[in-house]
Amino acid sequence: MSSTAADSTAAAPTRRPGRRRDAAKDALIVDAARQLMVEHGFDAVTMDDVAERAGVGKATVYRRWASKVHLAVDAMTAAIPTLTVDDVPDTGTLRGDIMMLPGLIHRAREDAATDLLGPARDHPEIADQLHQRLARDRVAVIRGLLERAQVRGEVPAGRDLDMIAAVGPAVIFYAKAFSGEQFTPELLERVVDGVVLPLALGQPA
Amino acid sequence: MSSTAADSTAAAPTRRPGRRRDAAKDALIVDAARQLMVEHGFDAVTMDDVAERAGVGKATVYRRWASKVHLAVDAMTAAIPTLTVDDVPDTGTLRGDIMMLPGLIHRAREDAATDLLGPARDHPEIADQLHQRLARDRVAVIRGLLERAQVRGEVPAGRDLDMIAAVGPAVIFYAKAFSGEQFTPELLERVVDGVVLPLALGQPA
Amino acid sequence: MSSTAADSTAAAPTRRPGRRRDAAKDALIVDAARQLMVEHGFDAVTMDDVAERAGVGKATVYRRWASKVHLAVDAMTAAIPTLTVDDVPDTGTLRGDIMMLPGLIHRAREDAATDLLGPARDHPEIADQLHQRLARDRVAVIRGLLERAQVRGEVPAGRDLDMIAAVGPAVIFYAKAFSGEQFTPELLERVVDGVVLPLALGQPA
Amino acid sequence: MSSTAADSTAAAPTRRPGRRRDAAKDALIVDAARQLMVEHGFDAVTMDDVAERAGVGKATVYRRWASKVHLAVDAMTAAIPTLTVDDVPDTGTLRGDIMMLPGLIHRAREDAATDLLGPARDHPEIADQLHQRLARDRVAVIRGLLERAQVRGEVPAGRDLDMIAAVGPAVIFYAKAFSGEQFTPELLERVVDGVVLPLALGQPA
DNA sequence: TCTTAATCGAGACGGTACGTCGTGTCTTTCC
DNA sequence: GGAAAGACACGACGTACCGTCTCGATTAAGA
Repeated sequence: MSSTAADSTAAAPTRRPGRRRDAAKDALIVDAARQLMVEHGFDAVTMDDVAERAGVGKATVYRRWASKVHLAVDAMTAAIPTLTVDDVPDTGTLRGDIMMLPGLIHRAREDAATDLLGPARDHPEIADQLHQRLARDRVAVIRGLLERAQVRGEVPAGRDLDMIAAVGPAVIFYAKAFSGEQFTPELLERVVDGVVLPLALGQPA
Repeated sequence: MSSTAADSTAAAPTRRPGRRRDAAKDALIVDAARQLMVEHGFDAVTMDDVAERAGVGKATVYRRWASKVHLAVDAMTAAIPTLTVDDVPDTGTLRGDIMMLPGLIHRAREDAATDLLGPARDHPEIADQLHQRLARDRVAVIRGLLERAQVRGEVPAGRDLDMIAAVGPAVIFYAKAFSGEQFTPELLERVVDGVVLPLALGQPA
Repeated sequence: MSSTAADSTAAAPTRRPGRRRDAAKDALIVDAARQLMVEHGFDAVTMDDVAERAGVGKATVYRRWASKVHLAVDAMTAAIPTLTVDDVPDTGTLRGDIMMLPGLIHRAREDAATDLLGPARDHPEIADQLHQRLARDRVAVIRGLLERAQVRGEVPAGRDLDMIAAVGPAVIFYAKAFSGEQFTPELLERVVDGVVLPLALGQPA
Repeated sequence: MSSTAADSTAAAPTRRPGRRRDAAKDALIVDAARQLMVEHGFDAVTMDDVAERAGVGKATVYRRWASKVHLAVDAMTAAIPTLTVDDVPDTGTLRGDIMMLPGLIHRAREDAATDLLGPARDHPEIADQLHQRLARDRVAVIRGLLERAQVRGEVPAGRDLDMIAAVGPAVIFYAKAFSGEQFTPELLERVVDGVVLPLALGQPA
């Protein structure tokens, strides 16, 4: 669940003495952080806020996460069910498959995650976590759908599937981050029909 | 009434008395902020640092910018020469035109500007500034190039030029922000040849 | 009038050109400072406050007084009419004479002047002004009354008149400054009858 | 010891958890403040200076004292050993007893405390502390010596001991504050022999 | 009459202290 | 020894004030 929390599932043949770490607290803390950050943004949330909301001491938080950024990464991503191609029902067409995605993804969290881009810059290993969870997962699923469509014969061989899979999330993120546009079904349709499908299905240039 | 006496009642935009704000200080401060932030990142730079480097009192900074974020937005964007289509020499082909762009854009600043996405969230009017300067300018130029190519006959009528113009910056930004990829000529070629040109020049889906 | 304002009476046979200083502004500024400081205390009043209340630019203030403390000294003391023995009607008895004093002195300003003791410490020449105006004047008057009483035969020769004259003001100031007692006719009577008159009139120890 | 620091001696049968305030820090801070203020004066000392000298964070200072003035009051008075009559050896005569006092009192601090009279004005509860510690203690001791002398038969019954006890400190403070005189043995003698003893021992007026 | 120089109100300026607050660590008491 | 509570060192933030400087307008004196 957490990239930095001690792995409580590790086989510990010789358990050390002392009270065991309450695994339930992990969830409490992550939930508190997620709620607060989704609502107020990364900067406006303090570690004291998180600890208080979680009904937990600050030390307990820091015993599990090394910093606010570490926690935020987990908070923003942990609860996102790792979507895989198999989770997307086969509708028979690439377009149909792609249109299923928004319903499967909770987007509020991705917005909040934007706040992490800056702070995560000087923590490469954290940025990595963030990237993996937000972008790679998302792109990987679309890539899977493209492959499925290729098997089906919809998508010709020889296309740069990695690139095409990335275009959709990229444009939508860009529109949100820089142009302030909200995500809407119309935007999705415009991207899918104007960019993704032409690239995937259209004639070679 | 004298013919030479300045008519003080004339359209005088009623300048208030008092010492005028030294316009040169604006540049001094913005430059200091830009240099420091490009080098160390948003969080590592303090307002005292900026004031000291600019040779200016902190009050002077706060008289012109309401907060660190406000200043940073200007610092990261003000000095970016507003690129217009006319700045891009006409190479005769859309591909050639687009390939000119990286040389015309200074990218270090855009990286630093990423740090601002988070802090700017809770200041919509600031985010607006940021968006306008970073994204809209960039996209507008490409849109101009597309129109130029359309006039030239390269690009068929009826294409969603806005969308196509946005795809390039979007994919490149996404690659940098989420996948940690650096901008390289190869990435540019892959995007241009794999996405932008097919969409702009290719057959309708 | 002012200890630090430029001496306009200085013999200047060759006056330089230029606008003359508006003498009326001196009073305006001093009055503003006095009102504000009596009401709010030294620290709570800013030079901007004074300038604004006086309807004057800050530079005009600083052209006449070197600092806030300098101005405050004048403000607190300038308007105190320099009391002399001759202003005190001869009631025929030392006690009667002394009892006239409170009615002749405006005390609110002395309270406000207390605020100056601290700030004036590191400006000896200012402290000097303050001392002279507040204490010496006051004590000098009482000394005059003692001498008058000595002529009258009330006070025996050989008494330390300087010391006796100082005791009254000292005790009353001490009571106000350190014990927080307000000045009342009762306090005055207690000091006069319990301390000053015994020392002045009583038998030698 | 401290007017505003939490009273750690409060009977707390159920102490709350949490790190206790390090009582040693109180002394560290007060000592730092006292040294700096005695040396440089109230205005020239900053809270950062105090914190640094004390080896303490600024927040720790502000957790215990609400403002610079609050701290200064404690700093200037806390370390003054509360002198009582019992600390004054019985020399057999009132004069002898009184002459012991200067050696028992450290005066540098009282000078520095003068700086507080102004700033403390708009904080009545602070002024109260200051008054109590500086004046009342001092006067109380002298009053004790007077009573001791009364028992001894030196001082006749019916004298206003409160007033007589206050006269000495008052005159000496007045001389210092308003006339700029330094405290000297000569001044003391003049006050004792010219004012205090005549009032205490002399014939009724 | 024209030039020169000082004053004026307004307010920007450099410097600096204040008091607040956030992070991440450490300490105390209870379990 | 883990947990809640909260003190602690460090350091940035944004505000406020002091005393100086600059601006355009005004007002005298001298050429």
